[in-house]
Amino acid sequence: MTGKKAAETRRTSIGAQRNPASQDAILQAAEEILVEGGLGSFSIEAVARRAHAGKPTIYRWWPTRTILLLDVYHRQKFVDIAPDTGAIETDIFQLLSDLLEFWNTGHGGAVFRSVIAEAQTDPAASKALAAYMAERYQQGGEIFRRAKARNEVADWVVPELAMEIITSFVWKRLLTDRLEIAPEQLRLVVRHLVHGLKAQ
Amino acid sequence: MTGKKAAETRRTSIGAQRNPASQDAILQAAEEILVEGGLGSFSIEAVARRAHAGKPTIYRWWPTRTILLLDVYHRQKFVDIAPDTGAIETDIFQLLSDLLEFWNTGHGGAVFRSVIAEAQTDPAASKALAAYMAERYQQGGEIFRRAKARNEVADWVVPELAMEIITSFVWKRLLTDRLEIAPEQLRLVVRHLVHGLKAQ
DNA sequence: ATATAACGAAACGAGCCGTTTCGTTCAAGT
DNA sequence: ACTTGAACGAAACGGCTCGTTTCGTTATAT
Repeated sequence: MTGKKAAETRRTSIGAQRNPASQDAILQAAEEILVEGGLGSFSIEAVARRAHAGKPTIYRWWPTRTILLLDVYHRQKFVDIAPDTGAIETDIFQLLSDLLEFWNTGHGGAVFRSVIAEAQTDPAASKALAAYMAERYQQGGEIFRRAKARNEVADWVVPELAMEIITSFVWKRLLTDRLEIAPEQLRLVVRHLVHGLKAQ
Repeated sequence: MTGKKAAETRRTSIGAQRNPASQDAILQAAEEILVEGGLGSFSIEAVARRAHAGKPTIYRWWPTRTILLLDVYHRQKFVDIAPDTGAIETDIFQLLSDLLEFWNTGHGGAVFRSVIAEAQTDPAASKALAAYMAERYQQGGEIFRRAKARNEVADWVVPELAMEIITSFVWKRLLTDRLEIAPEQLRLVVRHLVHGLKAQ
């Protein structure tokens, strides 16, 4: 009868300090809810239930739903934003391919979609997303800085802007649920981006 | 005293038929709420209050919040997706410029952002958005079909895919709240897209 | 040894959800 | 001319989630 309770080993306070076990359980439950049910199912209440945590515990450390969402997001492993294959076209192919795979196979896609959606409603999420993207463009621009040093790309190319352009396409695919792109198809996309649309 | 009521001219039934005045008031209130408060403030309850309409009236004609949102969206005036200036580069500049202005100055931006955000949660919105985008790519692809006839763009360019690529950039700007792009800056973006990133 | 803070559970009032009931207005059918 | 029936706005419903408060318990920090 009471053995059930013992097996479930209820978490409790470990004194006047934060309990890492609760923290982990909450973040993991939050991620699972996002992956399984999307942002629509994501609420403090739902996370508390799933994590067997008290709502006050969550509100103490994550004052808003958005902050909890962003914490889940920042705990993810991210792909290498600036692969170095030696050629600009294969660099871009590698980057987009890695992004698509990360979003498609892991939990990254569902979480990132949710962050973008949240940013359409919550200014705090919008601000955090903007800061994160600026940093990523800066890092990823390295691809183009290297290529310019090799005289492989035109000198008027702005690394950060080029980065934004090439990632825009996969963003749109993420948001419209069309992440599954065959390698030949992706190569064609990269060809459009690298060689431009105009006849030579 | 009672003159106040008379001035507010309460709407009522016009018999066993839909009341266009109520329909208009509801759709207008819905749009205003989206523009002023975003998707977070958008609820049937809020729309009913603002439109001085009964909730059953709304639920009768728009069974879900998503359907009402999509109706607001479809009532918008849309920009010409396939301008014909005679050259591919100016066509694209015109198109992106029109889109940015439409989103930035009117109500279109707030409404479209909301549709995209809703699509991250509601499959019905996702489906509707996908269908709409496919249609727009088809229409807008005309830019590239014309340019190919002029031998202005490479023959391996896929009109619908090229359309998706060039609109992806402004999508991302819309979703990250950076719609204000100076003409020179936009011209630079178009240059990246049209001439590609690689040195000739 | 005492004060302090975190923990999970439970319950709170407030507000929104989608539905139902009500009295009304008026077109459509007889 | 009369009846039927549908649409209208208002109000109230039960059910749910929200963010907060209260409670008894646990264990660190002083």
